[in-house]
Amino acid sequence: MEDVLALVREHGGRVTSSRRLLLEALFDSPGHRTAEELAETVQAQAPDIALSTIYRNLEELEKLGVVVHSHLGHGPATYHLSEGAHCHFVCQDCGTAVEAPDELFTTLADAARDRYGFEIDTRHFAILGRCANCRKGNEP
Amino acid sequence: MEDVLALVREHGGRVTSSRRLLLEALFDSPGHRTAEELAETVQAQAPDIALSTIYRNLEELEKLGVVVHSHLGHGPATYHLSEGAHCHFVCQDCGTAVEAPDELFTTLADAARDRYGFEIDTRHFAILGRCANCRKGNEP
DNA sequence: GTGCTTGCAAACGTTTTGCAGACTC
DNA sequence: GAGTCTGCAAAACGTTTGCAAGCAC
Repeated sequence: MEDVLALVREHGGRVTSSRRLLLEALFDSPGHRTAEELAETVQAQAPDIALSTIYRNLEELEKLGVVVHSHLGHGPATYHLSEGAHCHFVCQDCGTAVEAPDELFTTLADAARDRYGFEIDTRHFAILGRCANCRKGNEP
Repeated sequence: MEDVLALVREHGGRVTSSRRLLLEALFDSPGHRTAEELAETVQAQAPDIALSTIYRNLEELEKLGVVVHSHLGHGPATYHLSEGAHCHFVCQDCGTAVEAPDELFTTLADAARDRYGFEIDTRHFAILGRCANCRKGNEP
């Protein structure tokens, strides 16, 4: 957290209260949070911080490699610290996201690299499908 | 093409010129086309057809199973006939889409099903990454 | 004539941007 | 004081919707 602020300063950025509060929000609940959710958390302490500031700061933190965003299907992107990045299976029916360990993708990653020279990045976009529950015909 | 129009009629739909032209556009160039591109093609012959009509007709054709749409990263969704559905590798840097044969995903699909009961659908959302060219450091 | 379909315009949700003022260093 | 950062409002983007008129059947 302080390391990140130091990194910001190193890159010519200023340490402002909105940046500090945003980082707190990210460190405090390391799940998948949309920009709007993060804004709410931040605004609980400083109601004047605008959503556009959140977006601008998230963008900057992403440039510094501290934060990544993923697209879990339709709807808003979710942001989280880059340390805990992982791939997701997201159910098209109920929206539930399951975290998928990287080793599941080694065969696919190898095949894509060998046959197409393509290095897959399964973290940025989720893999969609249907979860066990919804496949049984349950209500989403 | 006439089969599809018959199918539309079977489901209580009417055969209109916008539907006919949209289907022509889809059959003529079977690539990945955004709603806007399809609208342009249609509007070349009938300039009054609105974009919203294209969206409504694509939705209806999707309900009938004739058309599917995929999300190839950021930007607009792309539509194509469902016959030729396949998964895509899309380069995050240059946007190039490579069609990936389904067999590449059998290992992953089996693992997801066995371990999570999750049935993956690799066609609706592309898998992102970096293509051979961009990995070499070439200009996107 | 019934009722599906259309064009238009306006709304939607998410994200980006332009600007003048406020802040960090 | 230089240069970054901010709030606000407005725009951008792809897509959806409400409505009255128009068309297929």
